[in-house]
Amino acid sequence: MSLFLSSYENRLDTKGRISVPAPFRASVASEKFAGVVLYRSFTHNCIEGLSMSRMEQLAAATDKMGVFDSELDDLSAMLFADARPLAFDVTGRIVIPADLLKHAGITDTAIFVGRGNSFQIWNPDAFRAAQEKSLNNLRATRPNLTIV
Amino acid sequence: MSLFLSSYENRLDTKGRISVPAPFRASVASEKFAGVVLYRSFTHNCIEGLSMSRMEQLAAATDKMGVFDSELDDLSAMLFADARPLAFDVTGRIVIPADLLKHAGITDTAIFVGRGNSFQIWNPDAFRAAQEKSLNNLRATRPNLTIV
DNA sequence: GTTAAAACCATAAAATCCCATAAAATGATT
DNA sequence: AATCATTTTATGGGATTTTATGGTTTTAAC
Repeated sequence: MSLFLSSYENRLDTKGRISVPAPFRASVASEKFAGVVLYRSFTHNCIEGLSMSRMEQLAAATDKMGVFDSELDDLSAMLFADARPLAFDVTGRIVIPADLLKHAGITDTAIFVGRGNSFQIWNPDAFRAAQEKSLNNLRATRPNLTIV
Repeated sequence: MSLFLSSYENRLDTKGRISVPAPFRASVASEKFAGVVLYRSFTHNCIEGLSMSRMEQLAAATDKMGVFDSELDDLSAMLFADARPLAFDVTGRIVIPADLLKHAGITDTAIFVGRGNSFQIWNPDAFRAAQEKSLNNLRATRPNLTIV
């Protein structure tokens, strides 16, 4: 599975359909399940997205963590219960369930944001505000921002 | 992956295409993804460039921080959201997205600057000015500069 | 039989492919 | 060192394909 990179702003049509950006579709193209898995972010007002294979990785990882970790158990229980597998239609669109849209405050436009091995879906304005905020955070705590 | 070395000044054509210098293409020639990843520099008015494998290294590093960790490094989040994977066409050109060009103040000419494991793309004049400036800085702070 | 969902068809804009060419670099032969 | 032939590179433009988006018809569920 290749990485989810960059950000793409797309529109929802009258039936609630939205195109998953072609590059994101490409990064799950080799998988069995032609679609993505979405769930409500626990930490932000946005939707989290994964490939199905990554979901399976998560299941394997929680298995290994042991049944005695109750906190983790809660978390993974939430995750799996909340997760929605959504298949692409022929043109690469999905219909995002209403409760997810509500959680992210999305009405007519959404932005798909790459996060490496996963992605997020935001209300565009909310996303830009959050970006601005975390950039300011970083500038405050890490004056010389260098990655590589 | 071999190093990005030296600097090359190339022109953008009417469609916004620009040739990635052949030596830079050569240094990613052995990789799966035939192209580069660009993003806006956090610190300068220029574009940063990486190979895809370097990007994957970064994703692997953030993975280790734990998938349930909501405080997934802000910095890598910003990077993944901004990163543009750009494939070479048959002749080794890419189209640099408009917002990146704007950030770097590039219109018709750009200079690719080797930085070892990464590279940068600048407006040629801006680059020369920045070079001049950092050289003066060095002279001021380290009068007896000796190189290796 | 009504409603919701899924499959199908259509299209304009944008991105990509394909072919062509001049300049530059390289290598071979004097 | 100099000439010529060959390859590579940077650049240009037209043709084709992909993508995002909209609408219509068919299927399925209640």
